[in-house]
Amino acid sequence: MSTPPTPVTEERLRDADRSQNTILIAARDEFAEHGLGGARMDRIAERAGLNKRLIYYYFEDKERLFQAVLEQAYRDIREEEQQLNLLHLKPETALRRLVEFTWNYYLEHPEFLTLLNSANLHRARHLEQSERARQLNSPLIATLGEIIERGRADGSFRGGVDPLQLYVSIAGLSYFYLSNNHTLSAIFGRDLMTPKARSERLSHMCEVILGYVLMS
Amino acid sequence: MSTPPTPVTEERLRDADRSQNTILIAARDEFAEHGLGGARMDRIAERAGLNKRLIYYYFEDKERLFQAVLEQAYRDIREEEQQLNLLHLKPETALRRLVEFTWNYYLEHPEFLTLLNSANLHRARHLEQSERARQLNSPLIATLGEIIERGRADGSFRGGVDPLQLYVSIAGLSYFYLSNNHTLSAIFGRDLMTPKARSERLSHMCEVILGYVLMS
Amino acid sequence: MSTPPTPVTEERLRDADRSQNTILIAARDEFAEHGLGGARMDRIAERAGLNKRLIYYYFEDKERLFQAVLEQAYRDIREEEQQLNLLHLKPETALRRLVEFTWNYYLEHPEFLTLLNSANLHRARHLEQSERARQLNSPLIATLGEIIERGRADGSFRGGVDPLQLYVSIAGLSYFYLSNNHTLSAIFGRDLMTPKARSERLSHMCEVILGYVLMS
Amino acid sequence: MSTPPTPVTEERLRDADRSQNTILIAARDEFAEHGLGGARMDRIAERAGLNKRLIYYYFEDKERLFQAVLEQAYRDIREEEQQLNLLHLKPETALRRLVEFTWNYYLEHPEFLTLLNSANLHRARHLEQSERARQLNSPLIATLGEIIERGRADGSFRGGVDPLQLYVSIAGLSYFYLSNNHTLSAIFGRDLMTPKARSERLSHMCEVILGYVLMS
DNA sequence: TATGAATGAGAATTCATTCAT
DNA sequence: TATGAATGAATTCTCATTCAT
Repeated sequence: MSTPPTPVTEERLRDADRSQNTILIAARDEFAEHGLGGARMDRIAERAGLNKRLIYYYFEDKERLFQAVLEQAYRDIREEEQQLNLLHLKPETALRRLVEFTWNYYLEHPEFLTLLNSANLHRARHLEQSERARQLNSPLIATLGEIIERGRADGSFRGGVDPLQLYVSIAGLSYFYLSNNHTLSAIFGRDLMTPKARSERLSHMCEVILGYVLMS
Repeated sequence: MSTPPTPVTEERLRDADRSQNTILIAARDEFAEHGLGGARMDRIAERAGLNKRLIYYYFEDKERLFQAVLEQAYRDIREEEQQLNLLHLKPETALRRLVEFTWNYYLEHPEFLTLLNSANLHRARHLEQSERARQLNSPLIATLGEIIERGRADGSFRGGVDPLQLYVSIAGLSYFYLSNNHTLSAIFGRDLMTPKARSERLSHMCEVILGYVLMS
Repeated sequence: MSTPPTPVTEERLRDADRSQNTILIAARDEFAEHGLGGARMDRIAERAGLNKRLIYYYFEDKERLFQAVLEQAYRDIREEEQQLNLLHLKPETALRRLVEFTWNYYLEHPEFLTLLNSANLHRARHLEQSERARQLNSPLIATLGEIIERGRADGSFRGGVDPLQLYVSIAGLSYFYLSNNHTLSAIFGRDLMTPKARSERLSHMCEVILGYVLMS
Repeated sequence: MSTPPTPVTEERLRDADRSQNTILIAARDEFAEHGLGGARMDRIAERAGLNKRLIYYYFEDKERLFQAVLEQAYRDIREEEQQLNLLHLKPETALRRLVEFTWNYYLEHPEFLTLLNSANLHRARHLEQSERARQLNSPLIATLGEIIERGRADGSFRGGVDPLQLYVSIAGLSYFYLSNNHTLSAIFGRDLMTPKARSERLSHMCEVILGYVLMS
């Protein structure tokens, strides 16, 4: 049964979806590598192996393409955050795992950092125009609030810790090191991306965050 | 008294220097606002109130102009760092002042952040090509080492604190908040730049840093 | 009879080919008139009645456009050389006809001379980069060899005549007169391009060449 | 005695002359290398080791500079031609020597060839504007006439030889080979400038010219 | 859905030339 | 005589975008 009645159309839709996705990935890489201003529609088409005209067909123009890429990047990280399951862990362990997750995600998704930089260079107008912006909010803030609360309750954490501030700090400690890796390396004359350097950074960040929240 | 013989030359030299400086400032603003890829030589000339050709006369091309701007930005921050005089302060106070200084400098020089982002987008090739790159190294690392050492000695600080890691963390806590201010604000639906928000951030950062280094 | 399914594509291909050809001709004229350095891409587009961008679309840049023009110029003269059919003629007649052909071709294709001059000014790098350079070799050298051989055999020609040297000499006699026509005219104060002067030159050249090869 | 009364001025004049000459040589090399359209005033100044403004001071503009260079080039070759002293030689020897001289001069002064090509590309307007154009006429035409006449008289040369045609032919045989050396070499896949190739060419040219004029 | 051809507005860079001293 | 600073008008080349099919 069920030979679908409009196979051609379905085929096409699948193709369409696939094409859109291919473009999105190609665009993400191009934007990440060159920034919004430096990205080239030609190169995106080439990377995607598709005709340039098709990009306009699906995404209207460069700006909206960037917006789509940005939203997708947020959707991707949120999806991984969902997997974290911090709530059943001991507060200290949960925090430590969050620091590790953030670090590893940035490390494995360097494009995320440059995309955010581009978005901020343009004052995040690509997000403001997105009605879905608020949906991109991290559920981690709430989770973090609960972790802090539990730590507070069991006497291990200090009081007065703002989840948003803590979230921003955790992100910032990884972000700056990785995003500014090139200038830092050039100026310090020292490769910050060796396995040893990376592991030292991770330890340091955990100590900073836990040193801050832990009592005594 | 005849017309003095040298002023002619001096005038000229001053003019050349002044022109170069004017261009440098105009370029810094343009690059900061639009990134390297988005910056326009035309606009830089216009901002500087000078002929576009003159930019090429002094700086060869866009790339080298960016390099010059970047080096100047580092020289500027290093100069302000020199004024800090942290060594005569109590270790804890010195650290707190460094956090404040970093925060304020980034706040007052938002162009510094975007310039660094641009430089990193291009993998800092503008610094690597600069023979002076190493000279742009912050003297704060050494200072920080001494502060940590003194804190350790007087029993107020914990041991095993790496000055470079600490420096990067202090910078990162401010940097991320300010550089990503737009995306963060859009996503949290909340203005992070109100006086209140800013003061809260500064307090939080001091607590994080001191919470980490202070004993007990 | 429905609209045939392929013409669309054919139309398109024809258009592309036609555009490329139109550009090539316009470029040839512009390069011939102003040299490589003096040619203007704008004027080429104007001459072709096509968008300037299209030139870059098809030919990459000015250098490669010049290379394409040069190759086409060689292809054109070679094609006419094919029509010559010298082999069935008496050796003396064949040589005379070759001198006439060379003279007339240069006369009717003055652009060929200036294109070659431009190519040589740039040390023929446009040919060296062309893999097809060797294919542009004149088949006349071989033909000339056979003519000389036949003349030798029937006792009318002297021995020891190198086909390549002879070819170069035949070309040189016409080339110099026509290519340097303007300076020669200015210096001798005499118009070298009147019908009478032209016919005298042609006679002279035939006499020189035949005086050289003919026995007795 | 006789310390000149205005030494400063004389000094200056000598300097002025020297500067003008330096510029002329630098310009000649630049024009020869890049053609009129491709030559750069900047590079000429650099080659001359003098300020660009000075070129304008002495030569008004690029066009007039080219004109000056061209006239100088003619003056140079005419001067060498003067040294030839062909009139006391046997007609055949005189002719042979003229072919050799032409060949060697072009060989040693490749810039002369490209300068002429540039001049002709621009339809010799730089000569027409020169009132001295006629003075650049080669005295060799007259000399050649006398040689031919003497050859005719002693029965060694054929009759009806036009000195101008012969002069042009002698020049053309060398000129084409040397000026088009690069394209010829590329197309024949063979280096035409080896000592052997050069000596063969010279022999060939002598044979052509003498084969033409000599009786029987 | 997909594509090759075509374009106008602009962008970096170049160039001959002039200014001011 | 000599020069460094400055400029306006090109000039090559680029780019996002649209046409036509």
